[in-house]
Amino acid sequence: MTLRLHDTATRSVREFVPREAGKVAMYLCGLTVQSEPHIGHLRSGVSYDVLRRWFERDSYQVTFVRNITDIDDKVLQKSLEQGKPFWAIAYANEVVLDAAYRALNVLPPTYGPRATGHITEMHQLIGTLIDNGHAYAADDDSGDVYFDVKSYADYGALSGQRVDEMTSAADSADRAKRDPRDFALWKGYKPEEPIESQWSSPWGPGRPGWHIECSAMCLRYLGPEFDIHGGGLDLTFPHHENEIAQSRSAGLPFARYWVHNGLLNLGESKMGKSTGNVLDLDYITALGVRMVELRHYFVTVHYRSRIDYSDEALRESATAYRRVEGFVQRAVESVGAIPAGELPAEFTEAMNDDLNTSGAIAVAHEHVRLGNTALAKGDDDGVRSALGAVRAMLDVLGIDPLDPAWSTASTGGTPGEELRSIIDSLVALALEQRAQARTRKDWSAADAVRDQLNAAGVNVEDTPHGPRWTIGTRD
RNA sequence: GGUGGAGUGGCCGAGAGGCGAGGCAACGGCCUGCAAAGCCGUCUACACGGGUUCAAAUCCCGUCUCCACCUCCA
Repeated sequence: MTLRLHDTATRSVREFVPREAGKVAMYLCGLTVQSEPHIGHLRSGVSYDVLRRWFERDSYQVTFVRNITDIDDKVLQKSLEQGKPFWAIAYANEVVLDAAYRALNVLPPTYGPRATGHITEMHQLIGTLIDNGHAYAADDDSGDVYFDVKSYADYGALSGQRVDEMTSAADSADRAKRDPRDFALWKGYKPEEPIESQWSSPWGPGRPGWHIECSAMCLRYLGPEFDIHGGGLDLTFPHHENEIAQSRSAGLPFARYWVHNGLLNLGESKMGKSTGNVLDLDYITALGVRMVELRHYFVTVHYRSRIDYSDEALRESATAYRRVEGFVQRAVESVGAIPAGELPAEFTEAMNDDLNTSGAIAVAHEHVRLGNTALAKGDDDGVRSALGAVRAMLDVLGIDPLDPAWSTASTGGTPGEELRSIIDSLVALALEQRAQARTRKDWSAADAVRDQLNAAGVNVEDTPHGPRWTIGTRD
């Protein structure tokens, strides 16, 4: 496979060459769990899940680390507001996040470390940085330790920022900084902060600054150098810039490729915790859109493009997915659940072109059309090969309708097997009545049965092999 | 002020010098008792103004509008 990936560091799409043949080590900046996840966060999770699945499809051994930052200013603020320890806030949000990832069929990471479990590793890193002159302890009594931005010549290279042109940081309250752009590696404990949010350190009690936790966890789980570091576009600066600065300054080669996903906008601006314009999974469910359809919506757009979210676009995307799903269901009814087969070359080409999932889905649609034609002609071999190809393609994207991940109630899937067989016998009764009415050409009686089933949410359609029913929308 | 990106048919959304991506919606046809589903067909688009070229949605110059980042953010 010759995957070509966009690398933010070079601002170009370039061939992916793993550090070690057959293996991929990737790190994704997960969330700072200050609040529950919104669909923008989840879009990011899905994007990297597709990348990971693509590697795995190509037999790479993937080590995928997705961290949780469970302490930061906002978590502490909520801790004070709610009178709960920071870990209560962080963990509650993490539980919701995990459930959301599962609902969207995002595979669990190899490791999902939390920042506060790596204080020792952070101390070691900070110690190294102080020793080699890239960091300094504040000379007031704050207990802060700062990274010296000027000591790292390539600062700004990732994000294209020129240090001199940057607007000065607003947090100039940190008087002890030698330069306003220096950032905190360690924040000394302040009396107004929750008592439990402090760890002892060589520089006094305190807590980690943002950024340092990711460098520490990358090193711990992936080593000094690894293949891919990912995250949302909005993390490019300062978060990833700072990670590079502190890691390289500590003598670590760090990430070889930087992958950033586009953001999800709602209205005129990005969905964000701070602006409050957020939509969560409950909102999507209330719209009547299933999780697999949401995931399909995410995946139809290239991962680096912005998604301007709208209910209407989501619904249209869901309709498109149902067409694909309808083929898979009808194909299974006629030839059985053929497992995922070979991927069409055009699909592979699209995916290798910086994960062009839009192009890849277009290929899937073409095979669905071929499969539908085969179905109409009773060409079972044609149906089998189309089904195998379609399932293989959908599986890479994580939206195979037959994936057991979608069959649980929490993902908004169809009812479980047991319930389904009960409904089936009930519907069969009604369908028998309809068949009799049709035999005596009593069309109004036949249509009444169909209408009543439809009102109950069961859609009936006639096929050459007799009627079939699906649970669908009430017209 | 600095940095990166975007503007594609009624809608969503790929593509990135020459063959009409794909989907949704709409309309016509086939099929059907009628539907539904499916299949076939129709709808020839690239913000605006210049330029380069045999050929521009794609390259160059200019203009307009929008988004993100430079401060917490996936």
